[in-house]
Parts: sequence; structure tokens; C-alpha cells
Amino acid sequence: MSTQSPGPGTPHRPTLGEVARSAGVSSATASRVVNGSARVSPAAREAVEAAIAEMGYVPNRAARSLVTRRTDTIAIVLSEPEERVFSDPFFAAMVRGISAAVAETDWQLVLLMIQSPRERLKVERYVTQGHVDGVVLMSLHSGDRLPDLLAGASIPTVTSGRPTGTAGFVSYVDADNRGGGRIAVDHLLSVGRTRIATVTGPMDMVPAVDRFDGYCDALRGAGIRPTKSMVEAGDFTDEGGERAMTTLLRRNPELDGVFVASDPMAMGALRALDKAGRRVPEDVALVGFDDIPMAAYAHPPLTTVRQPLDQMAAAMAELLMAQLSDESTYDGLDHIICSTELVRRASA
Amino acid sequence: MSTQSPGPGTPHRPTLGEVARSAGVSSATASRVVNGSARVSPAAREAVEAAIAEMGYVPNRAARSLVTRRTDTIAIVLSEPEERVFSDPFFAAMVRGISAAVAETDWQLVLLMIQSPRERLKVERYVTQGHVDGVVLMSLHSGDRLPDLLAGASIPTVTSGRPTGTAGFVSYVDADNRGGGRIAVDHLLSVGRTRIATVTGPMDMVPAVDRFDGYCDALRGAGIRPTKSMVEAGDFTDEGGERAMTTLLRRNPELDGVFVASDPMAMGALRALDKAGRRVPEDVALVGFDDIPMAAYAHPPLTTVRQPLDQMAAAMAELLMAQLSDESTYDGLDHIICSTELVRRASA
DNA sequence: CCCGTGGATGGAAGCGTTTACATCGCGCAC
DNA sequence: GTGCGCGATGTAAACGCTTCCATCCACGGG
Repeated sequence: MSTQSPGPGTPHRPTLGEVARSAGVSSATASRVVNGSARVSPAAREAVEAAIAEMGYVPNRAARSLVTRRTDTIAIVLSEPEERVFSDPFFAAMVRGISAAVAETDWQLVLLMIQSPRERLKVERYVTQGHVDGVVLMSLHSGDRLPDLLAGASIPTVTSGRPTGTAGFVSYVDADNRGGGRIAVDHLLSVGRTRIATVTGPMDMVPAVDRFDGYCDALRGAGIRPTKSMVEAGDFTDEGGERAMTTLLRRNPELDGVFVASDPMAMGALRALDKAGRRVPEDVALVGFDDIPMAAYAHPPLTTVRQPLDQMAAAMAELLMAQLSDESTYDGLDHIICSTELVRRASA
Repeated sequence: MSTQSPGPGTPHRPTLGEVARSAGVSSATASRVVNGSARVSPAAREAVEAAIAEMGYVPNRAARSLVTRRTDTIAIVLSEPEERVFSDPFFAAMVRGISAAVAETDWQLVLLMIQSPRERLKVERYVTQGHVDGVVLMSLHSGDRLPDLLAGASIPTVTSGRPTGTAGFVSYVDADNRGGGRIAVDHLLSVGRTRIATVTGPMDMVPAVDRFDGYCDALRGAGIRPTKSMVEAGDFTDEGGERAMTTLLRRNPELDGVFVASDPMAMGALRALDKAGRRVPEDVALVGFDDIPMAAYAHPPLTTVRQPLDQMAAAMAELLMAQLSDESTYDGLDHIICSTELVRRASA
């Protein structure tokens, strides 16, 4: 705090070489003590450490990664507007889980958000040009080039959710979205509903499609033919859910059940139903997806499909770490599918 | 997508030199076209661009920053557990604002979270060792070394909120927290309350202290002596607010007004009051702080103090950009204080 | 007393860029 | 027909670090 900055202007950061000279050793030795690695005599170590402290030496990462070809950092990229990132507990849970796993390691975690085409470009550059050693991709949309770019640059990658397209030779962790959709609708059927609509997610996202497929599966399994008019897409947000539910209600006044493909949308749907004077679950039974914390406090409490977010986050971290440490030898292509379960509450 | 990866294993990324050779120019010229900078003949430019495309060249950032001494990235560091980062709209708003400002520039924004001492160390290293050109510090706690470390390394920095300690020669943007506390309590007084308690934030954070000082100011201005038993600290979270309010109520059954130093805490306080059977505002009038979106939907809707978050975020971005572009010449030390305003709703 | 052994150390070659600085033509004014 | 200026290009020196390899030294066994 005292001797560190030799005046204003450009404060000249000391280099390893200078530290070494001041300690009376070679830069090779200095480097060895900085990296705590090779065997160094106690005397030399001490001298170097003293010099480091006195001169306020800080290693230059650029120089180091230039030769080591590592940065010791991994990125989570969130392809999603900040409003959803910060409002949908799904992201919070994933980031928490990954962050917890990474915290114990020496990796530094950074979050990158993509909210516009321009930012997408910047992030693509950022991750491919060597700022990070590995990346976790969240919330993929179809047509996202990131998986291919990263694969092309052979940068270890794990995606949250099955990536689209054929090129996607990428490890991923996913929930059994299709199965989840199925059990949700099966439940609706089991409580006697037959005119079951669905609010889907944005159909350029795989989980949205999968959940919708599950909806169709269940319906067909019960001998019911899914119809277009009973399907309306939302955008995984509260407002989107309200809008979609309103549309559905207008188009199908007779519906008696609805599967809403995410809890935030379900909250919106609940509002729409309330405004339309429908009672839940008496008039319309509703099942959501995600089991966000708020689901238990909704009016009525939400019956919903839970995906094991913590487990999924941990799995992603583990998969990435495996790729990162195995380096060249690793050619595993792991796909982990976590099963979902129905959480019964009052809404259906 | 086809010719890019010359096989498995280590796919050998081409270097600038190789590109140059393939294009029949020197690496200097190649560098010039990559950087779009100096004057290059159309022929050369074209040749280089073709080679780049064909070989799938991607610049190596480490090498580049080693010589340019820039990384073109800036960090937002959040010294806060992820649960608060993702649940308190304050952070969402700040990140949104800064992100929006940065999006138009060529800077890449990264988010760093600090949730444990170990992560603190890692982040300290990360930002001082040259991964970033500038940083925005959010949610400072007293004793945080980051401001000093960054100043010592002469890395442009802006903090959200006045930093503690004397060493803090740092630009910052803050709300007029003290003034905000004052108008909140003045309002409580103006509606006839005299036994006014307060739930503060964690007292190792400057805004918490400032808001509390404002509370005292207003009380003293009205000839009332603040007492210890009317003060209880929360942690800026919902649950903390509920806990603190409960304590306050137990200790001072006679209280008729309360200033809660953040809206999330106010939501919790509302719950505590409800459980204790106190009507708001009839029995106890309550004023919050922040004006989060949910404040308008609380029961009853929250009277609260609004700080201009968007404006503050924009100011922080601007301050940082100023330091970043002026480089050596910049020695401004800007302190921007944004004024707060009372938003009257039903709770007081 | 000499040699082998092994640990500590130093020399120096890169890692992939950028960027002075020098060089090279070429056209134009004289 | 020279010389000059200027734009395009190349040469090579950094940037700060890691690491291979060689060297050196002390010590113990033959």
C-alpha cells in the first residue's frame, strides 16, 4: 500500500525479470517460485518472495497464457435478455450450481450475456480468441453458431439442453423434457380433463419443442388428437404466459385443462384465468414446469414438473471439468438426461 | 465449417505468420489488414482476407494483449451471494443499464461474482493480472480490498456507492441515501407517526449507514431522539426484513411507523406485520427504499424511495469509459450523487 | 581420490502479435 | 533526366513469461 506505485502516470509494473534480478536469481528460478512448482532452494525462494512483496510484482497473464496456452477461466454464456436472466429462477439455479462447483477449483468463472446480435458477435469472438479455456452454453436457440464455433476451435464445451442441428457434437445435460410434458398432461388426464390446451415456450428452443412433444404423446396415448387451436406459444416469461393463455381462452372457451411449459408463464396464465373468471382448478386445471420457488406460493399453489436443477448444474460442471483436465485424450461425448417428477399441489 | 479443423487432437490454429505466407505478404501487412488500420493495397488486403477465410484464422488474444496492453474487456464485479444478485432487482437494473451502455461500444462485458473468501481472492487476481481493462465494483462492503488493489494497479474503476476507507480515490456513483432516508422518515412524521423504528441494511455497507443517518437526521429534526431499541439490522433480503421487523415489534409493541432500508426487506416486514396482526398503514405506516417493480404490487402497495437506477448505471458506464479512453491524461475523480424521490403509495 | 548422481540454477528459445523503422518503387516537378 | 516525396511493404525488435536443456555443485560410494 506504500511502495507499490512509483508515482503517477504509467506506474511501470515490475516484470519477472526485474524481480529476479533484484533477488539475485535468474528469471527461470523466479518463475519457478511464482508457480510454486519445481524444486527451489529455500534461500532462493525466500529472496524471490521478498522481492515480489517489495516491488509489488503482479504476473502478466497475457504473457503467461501466450506460452501455457491456458487462461484458467471458463465462461457461462447466457443467450438471453437480461430481464429473463435475472427474473427466471432457472438461470439463478444453474449459475448457482455451476458456480458452486467451480468455486472449489482454481478456475475463474465469468458470465457473458448475449442480448443483441451485436453482442452475439462480440461474445463469439471473445470465447474463440482465447479468453477462456472452456464454456457452458445456456439457453440455446436454434441457429446459434456458438456450439459449432467452439467445436471448430476445439474448446471444451457443455451445453444446457440438447443442441439443435447435426453439427452438435457437444456434451450436454438436459432434463427429460418430453417425459416431463408427458407426465404433466397424464396428470391432467388422470383428474378427468379432456380438453387440454398448452402454452409452449418459444419453438426455436429445443426444450420447448420437447415439452410440446410430451404433451402430444400423452394426448395421443389417451386417444385424443392434438389440435392447433389448443396450442399457443409463449416466450417463457410471465407476460408471455398471460398473453398466450388469454388467446387460448378466447379460441377455446371450453378448455378444462392446460399445460404451461414453464412456471413463470404459468404465473401469467393464472392471472389470465383469473381475469377471465375461471377458477383453478375447478374450471381449468393447470400444470406448470420447473417448480420455481414461487410456484408453492401462487394462488393456487402450482402443480408443476420439477427438474433437478442442482443436479443438472453439477453435472454440467463435472462434464466440463472432465474435458478440461483430460485435454487431448478426452473424446467423450456425454449426454446426461435428468429425469423429471410431478409435484402435486392445488392447481391440478 | 469444412476446411477448418485439420483433424482431431490438437487442431493447430494457424498463426498470423502462416496466413501471411500463404497470402504472399509479410506478417506486418497481414496484421494491418486484420486490424483494419493502416493503409494496405486492395490487392494485398484481398489476398490476406482470402487466406484468413480459407485457413480459418483466429487471432490470438494473449499475444495481442501482450503487446498492446489492452484486453478490450471490462468487468462488473458483484460482491454478493448469487441469491441476492439474482433476486434483488437492484442488481438486475444496474447490470442492465451498464450492459446497455457497453453494448454500443467495442468493449466486452464480463460479470464476476464473489460469494466466498476464496472467490474473492480469485477475482482479485483476475482483475489485477490483466484480464480486464476496467472494472465496475458493485455492492462494496467495508474492508473490501478491491478498490485499493485496483487503484494500486492503476486500473480504471468505478464503484457503485461511496467506497469506505480513506484510500478510496476512486470515481463513484451513488444515490443520495442519506437524503432518501430523511425524506422517508419525514413522510412518516408528516402523516402523524412519532414512534418510528427502522430496519437497516447490513451496517458494513455504506448505503445502509447513510440511510440510517438520514433516519436519525429526520427524527432529530422533529425533536425526537433516536433510540437503539428502535433500530434493527437486516441484510437487504426478504427474510432478513421479516426477521428484523419481528424483533422490532416484540421490542417495541407501541411503534406506529417504520422505515425499511430496502424494498425486498420491506416485503418481508410486511409479512411480519401481517402475522403480528398489525394493519398497514392504519396501525403501522411503512416506507421502503428502492422502488423495485414488485413494490407497486405489494399488499398494500409500498410507499418507497426511488433511486434513479438507470441513470446511475449510465453514469457509471460513462465514468468508466471516460477513464478508459483518456488513458494517461485522465485524473478526474468524479463523484456523482443522484437524488432520490418519494413514491407515495398506500403503505404510508 | 575420482566419478556418478541428482537437485538447484541459469541460458536462451520460443509463444503470436504489433509496430517502429528502413526499404522500395513510382510518379511528378524541376 | 535527376531527385524527391510518399504510400505500400518488409524486417526485426520487443511484449513478459515458461520451460527445455545444459551446467554446476555437493555429496557419497567405490
